[in-house]
Order: sequence, then C-alpha cells, then structure tokens
Amino acid sequence: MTVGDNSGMQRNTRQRAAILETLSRQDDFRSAQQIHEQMKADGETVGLATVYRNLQVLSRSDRLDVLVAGDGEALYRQCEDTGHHHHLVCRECGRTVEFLAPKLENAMTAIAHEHGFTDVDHTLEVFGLCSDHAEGGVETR
Amino acid sequence: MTVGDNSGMQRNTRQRAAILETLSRQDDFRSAQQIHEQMKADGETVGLATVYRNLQVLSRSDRLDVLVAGDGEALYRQCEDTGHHHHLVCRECGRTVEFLAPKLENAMTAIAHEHGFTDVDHTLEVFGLCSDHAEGGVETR
DNA sequence: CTGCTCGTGAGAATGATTGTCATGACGCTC
DNA sequence: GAGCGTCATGACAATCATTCTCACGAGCAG
Ligand SMILES: [Mn+2]
Ligand SMILES: [Mn+2]
Ligand SMILES: [Zn+2]
Ligand SMILES: [Zn+2]
Repeated sequence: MTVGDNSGMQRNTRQRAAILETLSRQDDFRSAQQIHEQMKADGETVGLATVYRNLQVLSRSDRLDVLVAGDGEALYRQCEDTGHHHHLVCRECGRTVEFLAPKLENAMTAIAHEHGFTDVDHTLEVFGLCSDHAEGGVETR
Repeated sequence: MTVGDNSGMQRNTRQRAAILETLSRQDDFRSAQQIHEQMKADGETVGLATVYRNLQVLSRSDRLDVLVAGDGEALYRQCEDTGHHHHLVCRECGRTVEFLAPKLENAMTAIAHEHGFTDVDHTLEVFGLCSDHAEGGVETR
C-alpha cells in the first residue's frame, strides 16, 4: 500500500485496444451492444461484459464521451476534443458535430449562482436535422 | 368513427387524478416506482403499470417534466411553468429551480444553424449544490 | 521466470420498463 | 338511469440493457 502503489493504473489488454480501435473508426454515437456487434463482425473476440466495462472505464477517464439517449440507453463516441464540449447530433443519421460555447457555459454558471447553487455542472445536447436530412423537401412554403 | 370522434381525449379516472394529486405534493423529481411507493403509503390503490402509463401520457402532453437520470432512469415532476424551460437541480437533496434562458435558447439555435442543422431541439439540465448543501471546509453544522 | 492481481468471459441475475389480456370503469346515447 | 362501445386498469409475464459472479488466464513488477 505504500510503495509501487499502482492503483489507478490500467493494464494494456488486447480487448481494450480493440475497443478503442473500433471506436476510432466510428463517427457517431453507438451503444455498447452496437459496438460489440461491430467488433464481432470484424472478427474480434471480445466478451460483451468486457465491452461494457471498458466503455465505462474509458468514459470515466474522459477518453470517451457518453450520451444518454431518450430511452436511457448509453451511447459512446470517441471525440476529437478531449476537453469539456457539447454535441450537435442529427436525429436522422447520427452525424455529430462538436462545439464549444464559453458564453453558454458562463451563462449557465451565472444562473446557478444567482440561485445560490455551487459546484455547478450540466448536461447539454443539441439535436436537429443535418443538411443532408433537412426536412420538408418539396414543401416550399 | 365520424361523429363524436374523441380521439386524443383522455378519460377521467380515479387513478390519474390520484397520480396528479401525489405529484402536486412533491417538489423534486421522482421515479415512477417512487411515486408508486408514495401512493401505496398514502393508501391509494393503483397498479404500477398504470403509474408508468399515466406518467408517460402526462409528460407527452407537457403536463409533466421528465428528466433522464445518469443511470437512465426516468424522473418526473409537475412543473409550475408549462412552457419550455430548464432545471437547476441539487445533487444532494433534489431541490429544483425552474429557469428560463432565452439567450441560451437563441445561442444554441444559432450554433446549430451555423452548422447547417435545422428543426433544432435540445436537452439542458444544470446540477449543483443548493445553498443548504454547499460543500467545502465550513462543515460547521 | 514467478507470483500477485486484475481483467476477462460465459452465463446468471438484476431491475426498470413494456407487453398481454381479461375485467372494469367512463362517458355517451336514448 | 340503463345500455353500450371503448378505453383504462391491474396482475403478471416478458423484454432488454446493464451488472454481477467467479473461475481462469494474461499483464507486469520484481
Ligand atoms: Mn457545457
Ligand atoms: Mn432550452
Ligand atoms: Zn443527418
Ligand atoms: Zn440541496
């Protein structure tokens, strides 16, 4: 407990590497099961529980982003920006754009402080239709 | 099918009234099961499935607010403001403050448009510690 | 190399939510 | 107020994502 305490360290396993590799080839949010399916299709042999565990560990260490879908399912994505940021997600195809919004951050914090809240945190996701899936089509109104 | 078409109408049932009454006495977000427990404790006899169904119906018609917790559980609350608004929730006690933020709304929409997204929507919740649960050294109770 | 641990995998278990379906309650009509 | 078509309800089963269990094998420090 005193010397060589490697608590917090993670071992390098073939499975984790494979999961990260798979994620690096995806550009939208995917569920643990979808990722597992993908890996199986690619010939990787990794247990489903292992996928779940690694996704959790990786998201906890901010190497992955998590998005809780409307039905409560957790979706994961490897983001380019490693810092705090938000997402603009297409409801139709899942296409995702990362964005920073310092003004929003400050405004939210300010509102919280006005109400006496401290240690502020937040969840913010924006959904819409990307240019490829713009609605209406013929409805030239 | 032609006359007296009451599609979209809801019947007035003792169960729904009881659920709304129970919600009106709560001021923080509660899960379907918690609400069901509360009702049972109050001597109400309502099936769990009925509680789930009514909470869904009521939230779909904007008579209730839903908040998907980090673990995916759906939490419900009867809000004072019936229009679009957001929440400031205490992580410790669940105390909730509703707030409007037109500037944030516009900023988010603008960002989405800049990236070619339309039909924009969003989820935004702010968490923190309320004044009664402020963290820190001064734990002078 | 050797051993101590931690990560893994297969399957069982959990737990919130939803589906099933017979029965009862609502709100109209007359 | 009685009759009726429908929808809501409730008990319970079923679903399904996620977590747990635990024997086993693979990292890695010494
Ligand atoms: Mn933010
Ligand atoms: Mn908003
Ligand atoms: Zn799209
Ligand atoms: Zn509080």
